[in-house]
Amino acid sequence: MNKADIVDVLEDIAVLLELKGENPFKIRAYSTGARALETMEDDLGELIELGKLSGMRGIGSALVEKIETLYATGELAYYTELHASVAPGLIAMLEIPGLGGKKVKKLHDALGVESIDALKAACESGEVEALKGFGKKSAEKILTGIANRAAYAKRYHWWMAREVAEPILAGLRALPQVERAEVAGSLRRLRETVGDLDFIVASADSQLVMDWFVTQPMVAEVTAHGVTKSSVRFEGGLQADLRVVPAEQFAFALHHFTGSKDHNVAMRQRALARGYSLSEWGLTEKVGGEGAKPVGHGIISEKGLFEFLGLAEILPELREGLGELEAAEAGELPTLVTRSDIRGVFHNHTTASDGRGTIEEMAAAAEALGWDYLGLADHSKASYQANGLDEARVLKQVAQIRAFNESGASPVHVFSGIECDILPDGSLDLEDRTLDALDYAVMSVHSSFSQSEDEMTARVIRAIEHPATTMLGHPTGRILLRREPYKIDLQKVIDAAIANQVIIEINANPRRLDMDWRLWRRAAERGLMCSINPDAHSTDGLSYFDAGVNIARKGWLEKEQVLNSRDCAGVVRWFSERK
DNA sequence: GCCGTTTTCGGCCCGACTGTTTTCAGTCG
Repeated sequence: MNKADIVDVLEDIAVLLELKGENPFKIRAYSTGARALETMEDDLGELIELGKLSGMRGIGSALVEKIETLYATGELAYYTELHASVAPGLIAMLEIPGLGGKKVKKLHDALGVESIDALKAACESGEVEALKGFGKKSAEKILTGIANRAAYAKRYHWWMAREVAEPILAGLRALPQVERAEVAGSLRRLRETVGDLDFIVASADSQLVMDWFVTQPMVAEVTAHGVTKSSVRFEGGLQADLRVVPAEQFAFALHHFTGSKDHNVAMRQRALARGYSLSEWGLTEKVGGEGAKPVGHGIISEKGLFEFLGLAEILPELREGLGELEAAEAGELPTLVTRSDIRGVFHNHTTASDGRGTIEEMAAAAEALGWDYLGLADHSKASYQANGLDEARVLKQVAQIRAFNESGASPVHVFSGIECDILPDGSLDLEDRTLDALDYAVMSVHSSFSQSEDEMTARVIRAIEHPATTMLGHPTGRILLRREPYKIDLQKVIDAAIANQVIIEINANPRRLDMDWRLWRRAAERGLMCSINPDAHSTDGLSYFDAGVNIARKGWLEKEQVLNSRDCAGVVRWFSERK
């Protein structure tokens, strides 16, 4: 069994233990162990062979044994028995807001409820509200939760969530009673998808701010309306919380609600080790237990908080609990690539295939963005549905682009590229001599998604090894919230890309964001070059590069590791050295 | 189940909110 599957088993065990009413710290130990395993960068097989698994923080002797058994045999008696002892319907019940392990266990033990349908019936018959610890409101809340289960579980693309958040944030900042306002949470951490919005406001008049918030026109439902916290659901289903705090607590609240959870745990542990208790309210000195007072230490910014704990400022996008505190302590945080570093983009489509802008229109849009160059990469002929270009049309476009550049009509230099299909056997969709006429080529998989992992990996590596290949496009084919990645061994693909000096793109389309940010830090350290590619199908689509920059930053990438932060001459040099 | 410069037991991040109680457990982030 591979690492990812073992992580799933450990997480599963934690959920099952929760439903059994186990010791919460034991449950956390399994979650922590799963997390440690997931973020481990070494090869699991090697680690086991060298007996080094037990040295990892969060993995003790019991977990070492279980992980080794799973790795070797793919089975674990403890897990099998645990799984058999819990009705599968109970796991689904945990998704209902307000129900945790203990309440689900109680519903099961007292009423014999084993499924969502049975739970619904028990609520309607009055059995649930008669139960000690439950009441009329609990039963109603459960019924609402069941009815809205799909909507509540939904996540949203970062891009879309930002479009909802921005006018609210601007409105909050415009209120004269508001001193400071920010969006926290996963939106601020630039995650690829967002579950809900968290607004944090500093104001002395919280009631007024709350009243403004819950009466906004796009609010469809108010689920809580208190003095320090209110919650609403917008039209379209996105949920948002607003918290209002006094100005002196703002930095602490902003940090806390930005998260991530793992980052906060690490920060609190660090504070504890230094004699302080950290919360969203501030720092408390931990002396003698009694009479502890919150202390601000004059901290009015997150930067001040980090510095107080002996750390360089950790930007929100790095706060994922993946070693950022260690890097901040050692002064080894990266200088992240910024949107203003970007000098141009590759992988964009025109009216020649399935884009909506002409060469001239796309170049003008690039100029408006202040770029020096623009790469055009229309589809190749195998992408018939996208009006892909055959050999003759490719050569015709090369001539058009050359004429455009020579006309001097635009300060933007246009590079001739192609998004060439990687055929099912790993061969390319265009003849070598056609590819040779281009400045660069992005190779992408657009068909036969259901190949086995071995086939797909070999297919993509064969394409990477072709001398005409400059970049690999959207390496997993995933569509966020809709289509799973195809099966592929990305570590092998990354190895091949490094060995062949092939770039892997961050496809910046907000629905793709592929290759995933979690893989970039290690890959780039090992020498992989990135290109942030908007995959624009219109002039507006060029703006997606912003989302790609976000992902690059989450992947700890610096300017030097991103091809399109180079100037035109630097790009030409890269292309020619590759040839 | 994990962990240790308070070390092999007894802690484990912390606080608000909700609904249920009448002092608190459970859930949530």
